[in-house]
Amino acid sequence: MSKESSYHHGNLREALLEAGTKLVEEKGVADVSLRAVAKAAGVSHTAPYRHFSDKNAMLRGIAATGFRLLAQRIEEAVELHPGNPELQLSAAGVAYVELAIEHPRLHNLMFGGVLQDDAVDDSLEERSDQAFKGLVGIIALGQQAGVFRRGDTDELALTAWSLVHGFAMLASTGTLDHRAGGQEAKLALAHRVANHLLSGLAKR
Amino acid sequence: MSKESSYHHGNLREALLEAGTKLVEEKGVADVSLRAVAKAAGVSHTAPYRHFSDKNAMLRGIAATGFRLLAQRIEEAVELHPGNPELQLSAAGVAYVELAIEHPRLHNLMFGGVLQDDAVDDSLEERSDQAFKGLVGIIALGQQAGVFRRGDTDELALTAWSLVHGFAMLASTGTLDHRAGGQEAKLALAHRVANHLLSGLAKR
DNA sequence: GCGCCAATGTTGACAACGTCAACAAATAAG
DNA sequence: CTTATTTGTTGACGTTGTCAACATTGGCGC
Repeated sequence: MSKESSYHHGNLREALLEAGTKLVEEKGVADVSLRAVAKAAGVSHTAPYRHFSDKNAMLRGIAATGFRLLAQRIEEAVELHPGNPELQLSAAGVAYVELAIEHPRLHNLMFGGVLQDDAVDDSLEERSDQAFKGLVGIIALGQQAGVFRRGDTDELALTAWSLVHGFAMLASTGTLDHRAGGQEAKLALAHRVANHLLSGLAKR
Repeated sequence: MSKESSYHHGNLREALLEAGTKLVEEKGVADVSLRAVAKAAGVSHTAPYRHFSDKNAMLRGIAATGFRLLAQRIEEAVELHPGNPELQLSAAGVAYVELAIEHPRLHNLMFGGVLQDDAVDDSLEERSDQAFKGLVGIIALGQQAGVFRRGDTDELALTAWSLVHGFAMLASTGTLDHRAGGQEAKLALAHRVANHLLSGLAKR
């Protein structure tokens, strides 16, 4: 915890993740090199290898911070509406979209398919699975309370997950830009789209 | 059109796109180099520069073949059910998912955010927009026919688009694998998910 | 048929990249 | 204090995308 520069950094792993996250958010995954991250953290170009087995491992580390942030946001959104599954579902979805809009390049790293899982470290899948479990919980609660229709809970959850994931994807890649420019416009759109799912497309 | 090898290839552009598509589908975008594609096409490592300004331009070319394929599949699916917007919508969505499952790495190239548009060549956005227009058409028809609920047509289309896009994403990245293994299982799941959208999550 | 020009392909070079091996410094253990 | 382990550095290697200079070819006007 000494402030003066020394041979040993003391907390390089975190520093690398921080610098890496910043670079990714600035320039996109494709334009970030291991060496650049090392330089940004003030160390030489092979120092990262003492903390990550690979460039991919480092990117996974960066993505993991994003997943943590996502899980946290969703949890907060859910806790805002205790006992109201409909609002919980909506708020969780919006939180998800919000993160994708605020950090599009990080979101791209998380879900763009650049990461290859090394089988050893499947923490990413775990996290994603954990988020899904939370979603299933909301749906199950809603079914019990009688506000969501009956049926395979997992399938309903997957439906909502797909919708949100797809919308976030479109929002973060800019495909929606000439239909809803600003951030608020996109979020409002997200709300309306979520309602369409709740009420269904077909005429009742 | 001469068969014997000559200094001039004659149709190198297509040959590069073909070889490139094959390599991408085999190894994924991240593991395909310009040079490898050139070698696979039987030319030297800078020959591609006579046909593509950039590696990215070449990848865009490969992605474009994917978009053509997608548009074609969707068109076919729609034509299978004339005058029946509900089936059209479902079939188009399934066709979309099908392509993503059959060619996951190509799908990743198309939608994974690796491509950076050079502003000059916005053919990709055009194609994506064209597909969306088709979707809007289906919805509009369904609304006229009274099988889809009234409301902003674009928004309803965007809802369906998001759902399908998200599902395809999850399917092609293997996130669904331990929930629905085989290809048929995924397609069946896609059908059911699509029905959930049509009838909505909320209890009527 | 001839000569030239633009189009197309090749060779060689360069800097940047991911990664590895060998070495150096600093911390921790005894 | 000595020493072993952790952590960081230096230098090197093969690969990559890209550029400049050169070679070959087909098609054009004559």
